[in-house]
Amino acid sequence: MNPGVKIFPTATAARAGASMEGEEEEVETREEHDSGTARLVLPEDGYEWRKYGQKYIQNIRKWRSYFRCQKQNCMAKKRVEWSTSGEADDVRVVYDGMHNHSQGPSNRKQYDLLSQVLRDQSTSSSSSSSSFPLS
DNA sequence: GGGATTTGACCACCA
DNA sequence: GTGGTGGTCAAATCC
Ligand SMILES: [Zn+2]
Repeated sequence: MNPGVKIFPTATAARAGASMEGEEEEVETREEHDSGTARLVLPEDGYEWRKYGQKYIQNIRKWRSYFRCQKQNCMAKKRVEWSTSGEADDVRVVYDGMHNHSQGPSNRKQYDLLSQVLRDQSTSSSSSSSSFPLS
């Protein structure tokens, strides 16, 4: 899909396969343990998403993760934004596109989320905002 | 082996 | 015409 050239910087290098940790800032969904600090509630809509990218947006100074629906006929995309400074857990979830398949089982969590979204759209209160612009 | 996830790089669009 | 951002893909890695 990528015509042109295929540069390969990491061709014969990087291997060792040992020690790769140190400082990783992954989107830990779920509360870690009883620590009273890790409270990142990833909005689980009940669908399966496959992460295909993660980048830092300078515009808002926040990290953005890109997810795509796993269904073939489904062109739905999910975009998750979160900040890493301090402890302000501001998780913003933006859904793009629509699903071609029915939403398996019912999810009461989504209802709760929808309620919140409808309640306040952009308030500074650790929450998730969802938006579905075009079809 | 398959599937999922990660990181980096390239590309397209806009100022 | 160049620079920059945002967005996507591709390869590699891990389970
Ligand atoms: Zn879907």
